[in-house]
Amino acid sequence: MQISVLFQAPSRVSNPTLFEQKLSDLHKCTNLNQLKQIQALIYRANLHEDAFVAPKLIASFSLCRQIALAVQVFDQIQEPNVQLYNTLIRAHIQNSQPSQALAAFFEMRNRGVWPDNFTYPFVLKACSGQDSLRLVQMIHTHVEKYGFGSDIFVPNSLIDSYSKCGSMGIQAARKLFMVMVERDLVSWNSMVGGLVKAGELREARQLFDEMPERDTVSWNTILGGYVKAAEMDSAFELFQKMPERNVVSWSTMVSGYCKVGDMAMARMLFDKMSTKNLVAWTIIISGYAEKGLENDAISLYNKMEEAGLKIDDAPIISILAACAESGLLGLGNRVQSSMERNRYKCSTHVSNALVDMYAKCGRFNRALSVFNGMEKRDLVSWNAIIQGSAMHGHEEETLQLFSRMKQEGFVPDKVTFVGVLCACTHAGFVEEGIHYFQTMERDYGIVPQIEHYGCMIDLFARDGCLTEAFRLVHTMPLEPNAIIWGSQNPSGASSIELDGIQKWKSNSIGSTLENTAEKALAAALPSSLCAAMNFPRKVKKGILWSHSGASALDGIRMTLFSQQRAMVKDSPL
DNA sequence: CTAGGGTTAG
Repeated sequence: MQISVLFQAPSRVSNPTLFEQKLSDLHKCTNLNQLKQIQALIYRANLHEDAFVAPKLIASFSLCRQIALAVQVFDQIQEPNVQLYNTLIRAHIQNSQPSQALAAFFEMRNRGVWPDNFTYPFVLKACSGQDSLRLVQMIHTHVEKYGFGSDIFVPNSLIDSYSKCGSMGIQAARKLFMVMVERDLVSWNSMVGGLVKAGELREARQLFDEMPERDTVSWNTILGGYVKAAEMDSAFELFQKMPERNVVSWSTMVSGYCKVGDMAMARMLFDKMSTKNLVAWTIIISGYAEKGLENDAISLYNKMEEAGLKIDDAPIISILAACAESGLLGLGNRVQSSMERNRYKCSTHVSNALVDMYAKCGRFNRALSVFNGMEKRDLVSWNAIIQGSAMHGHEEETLQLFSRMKQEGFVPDKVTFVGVLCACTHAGFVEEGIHYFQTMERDYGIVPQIEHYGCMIDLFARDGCLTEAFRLVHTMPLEPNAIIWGSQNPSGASSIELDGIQKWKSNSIGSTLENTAEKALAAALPSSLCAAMNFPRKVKKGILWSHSGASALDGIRMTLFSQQRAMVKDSPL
């Protein structure tokens, strides 16, 4: 940026030609203050509707994560053209607002502005979430109708987007790939990537072998397939055969060994990496954290800081998530204190991760204070604190938080209801539980999932209403899982399991599972406290727990985490 | 004369 010239000689600003020259790098400006100053000059020079200046201004606001300002610039323009809409759509995607991006696309169509071949790759990127297959199909139809399929970027994007739409999508992607007249490296890579994502590893490998040429992306994609399937021997073989390896190749291998629990191998490869980026560090640290190896994780975290890499949200969030999963309060504290030391500004996402981490590590009060200190909260924040509160046995508080959340205009989702139902189950609020369970579908259109049924069944079972519990098990439109059968009542504690297992055997509901009884009992945590709550995995695995009050929670966790093994309490057998 | 696009690892 050579904007300084502009400020030193403000008189020249009136010269639009020079001004444009100075603005040629505007879209790369990432300094918000500077950007705002330039914006003022642009408006003064009346250039804000200039076809070359406006998109740059939008792009730079988008880069500075100021989507609202980007939209503001856009709204000032009387008759936006295709290019400007493309820029706006891309801005929404960059700021992770895919639905806004789609909205901009539809608005554009309504205002009679025709999309071009640049529009589709952007819009396709915005197609994710529910019903995405239909969206992608719709866009595919557009593309065919208006003949943009001749630009290789468009079908390539379609293949990628279709690949993200599940089993039906991969069918469509295959079909498109087959009929494409011209295929480039990216088409092949996207198709292989799609097959890998769909779990069609053999087919992916076959396609990989058929490729006319391969680049590092191709190799990394198929390597990722083996890693995903935990086939580390094949992955290693491939890794050795690769003509060129980059950070991604190494990181993929490291994450694979972390996944299968071979930390020695993971560490060896990590140490051999010549250039380690943030992703690489995050993978190995999270790997140690997920294994519960807190000291290794912390010492690597320190080394990462010493390496002087500039940290951002994504690694913090994934490390905190690993802490939450394994109950590593020490590492969680370490991450937070380093953020404080570096005056790192916590985004909503990072704060959410902190709330979740503290709650799952048994520090509900700290979770609450992070939550209360947040500038902006989203649905995830509320869900995290509601779950945390329910998990710690603060039933009344959970329900209060729930109504506060609604008062503040948030619409609960299925996760929220898991938390709310759990609180009811734990407190023995049968009437309230039934009420919320009904509300969920009737008022919010949320179809109950296995976790919700789990809460209700547990609610009935704990209240001694075994008939009611069983009725629900048999009438619910879902297959009962081990956790459902593990629901307990406080008095007999074992009646439902034993009965359930007998039923299970006689009905062969669980015929796909071996050692049904053991599995059911091994997972026999009250669903209210575990299944739905994303309890740390270690707790999930082995603990048998009767009707313990929440006060027992910390004690049990401490035992669990210190001994690194499951604790058996009040086992029904 | 000037902008803007796709694939892989967290």
